[in-house]
Amino acid sequence: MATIQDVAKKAGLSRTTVSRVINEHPYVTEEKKRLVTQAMQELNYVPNSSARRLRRQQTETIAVYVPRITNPFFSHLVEVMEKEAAKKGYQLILCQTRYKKEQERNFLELLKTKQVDGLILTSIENDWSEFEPYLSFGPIVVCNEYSDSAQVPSVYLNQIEGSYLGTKHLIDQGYTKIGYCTGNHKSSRVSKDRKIGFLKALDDAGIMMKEEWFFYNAYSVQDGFAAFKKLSELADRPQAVFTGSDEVAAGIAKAAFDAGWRVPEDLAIIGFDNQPLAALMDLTTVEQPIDTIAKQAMNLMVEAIQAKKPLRRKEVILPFQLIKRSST
Amino acid sequence: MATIQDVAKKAGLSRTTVSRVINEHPYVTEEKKRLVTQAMQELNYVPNSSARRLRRQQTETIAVYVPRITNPFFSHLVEVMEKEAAKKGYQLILCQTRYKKEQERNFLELLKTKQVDGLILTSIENDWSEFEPYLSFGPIVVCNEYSDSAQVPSVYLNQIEGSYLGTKHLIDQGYTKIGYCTGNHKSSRVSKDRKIGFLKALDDAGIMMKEEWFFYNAYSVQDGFAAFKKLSELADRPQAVFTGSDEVAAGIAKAAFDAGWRVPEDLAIIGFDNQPLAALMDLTTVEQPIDTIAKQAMNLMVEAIQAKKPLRRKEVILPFQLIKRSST
DNA sequence: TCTGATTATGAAAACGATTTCATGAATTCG
DNA sequence: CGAATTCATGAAATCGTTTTCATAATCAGA
Repeated sequence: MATIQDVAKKAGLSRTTVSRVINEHPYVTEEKKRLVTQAMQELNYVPNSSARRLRRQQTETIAVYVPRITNPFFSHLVEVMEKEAAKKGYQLILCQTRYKKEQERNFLELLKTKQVDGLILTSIENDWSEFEPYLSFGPIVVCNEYSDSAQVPSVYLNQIEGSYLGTKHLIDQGYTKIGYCTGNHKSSRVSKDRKIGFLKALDDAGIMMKEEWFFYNAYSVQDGFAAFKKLSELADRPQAVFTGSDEVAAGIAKAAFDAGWRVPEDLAIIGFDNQPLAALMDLTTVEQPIDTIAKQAMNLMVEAIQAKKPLRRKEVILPFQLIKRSST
Repeated sequence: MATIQDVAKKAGLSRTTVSRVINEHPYVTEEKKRLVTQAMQELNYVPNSSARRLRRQQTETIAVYVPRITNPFFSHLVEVMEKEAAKKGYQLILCQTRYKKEQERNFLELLKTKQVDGLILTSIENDWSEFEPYLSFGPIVVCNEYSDSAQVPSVYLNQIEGSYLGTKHLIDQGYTKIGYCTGNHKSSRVSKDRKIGFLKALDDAGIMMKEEWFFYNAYSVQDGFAAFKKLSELADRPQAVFTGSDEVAAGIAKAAFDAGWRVPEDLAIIGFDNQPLAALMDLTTVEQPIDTIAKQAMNLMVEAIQAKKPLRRKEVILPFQLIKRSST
């Protein structure tokens, strides 16, 4: 492996000059520049990034936290982030927290040990106080999820509005008995706000909710199956159900179909996200502008890294959009 | 930021001893060990990984190539790989090639500049000769995709068998006019072998194929829609269609349903992968043991890194499984 | 022509760890 | 008891860059 020293020797110059050429610093004559370039080529030289990282004190790498990459919402988020990061010369390290507090904390070492320049969180399990001390090691940006106590840039949508929009739609369709089927992580502000928006829509319309119409811990298609089973066994059943993701909605729709129910006549269902899956299953859904929040979060991160000073909170208020299909 | 020097000073010892404690080397008395540990704690010290990388000449990071992380097949692969890597103390850098030759080549610099210890390829666009020269910089392991000229470990399934299995199933159901709808990348051995297996099954049964029953460049649900459109406009239409992924199969199924066709009576459809989507849409499909190949590939990679010598080719012959549902 | 800025280059320090080598103390062994 | 191991520690070299500092040469302006 050729080093900068080898190049210098071959070109008959000093390390310094070679370094200048590599980093495009001024004050190098065309003549020497040519010599260096040629030597680099002949030796097939390429700078060692560990050495560069050490000296420069930066890694050009960003860690992204997601619960699981197979969740389409998060893989979409990551796809856009990676694209955006690559454009700016940054790499992404993928951290799957699996909704586990400990996993989440473990990955924090990446920042502390200077393996990454910054952290983007798309989901939060731990209390913010766990993250706080790490801020001195590098910027943290929150995307999608949010926390009141987090004094960092957070790019997120007003989920109260989102769920209100979806629920209002159900109400407008004439349903008065509406179920609620979502993840509901205690630590998740998204969860909380979705519920607030849901209840607000009900309240505004003067509609009652029953405790047994809440179905929690639903993330996947499988969970949707299970939710339907519980729902179908109730004596007093909801006519419609609001869900936290298209996966869950799809699971419910499928289970309902298999049970011989008609959608939406026997049960109306609304999803969330507008994944390809929603189109496939003809699900009405609340669309989130994933591309936009992912891009903005990544841009804020790169900005924070390059400015070397933490940024402040930030709300991105983007419109949700209701995509009306045949499930409601 | 505290350095190892600071810890040494505080503990009244040398850097060497501190390093020994950190790396759990023998020949340190309990007494000093305690002193060091305490000093580290008090200073909130943690080793700088850039420095360590430089000295150790290894990064504990692995790059994984995928076309797009939103493709469920690949996100599943990556999920398992990340989990496995984390277990062994390695991180994953996500590289989305977007099926672009140039993107793929760009990411190769990661290996050359020592930003990662090794590369796992799950899809290959470029000719193997492009990768060959990089082997001197670190191990490369191929997973899922494969190439005859690649003299590296490749964990893959015999796709000829897989598509044969699926096609045979269609034939056994009595269909004699069978369409073929897949991605078909020129550079992809998977594509080629799938086609070989498909044709072999037809051949073994003495069944004819028509040129117009081939539909290529189909990867997504959307592509499935498009394929159905073309298919439905044919004068002589296939009775069944073999697809390269559950997404495509789902797209065709949905489009067929929307057009008022009955599945499988008017058109039988078989998917590939057995994603949750397949269960959802009641698609018969050929299951691939994704978890197993992902795990094996990652294990081979870690082995190669730690053994510091390249491994040889490797075929993993695992059984495909036919999951029979109502679409055939 | 002298002064001060600008241009061009290299020697050496710095980044923060790990590893090699040297050395002395303690222990084992014949 | 002397020799050979083993244990315990630290000084200094090393990994491969970038950056600072010093210096010489060239150029512009008075």
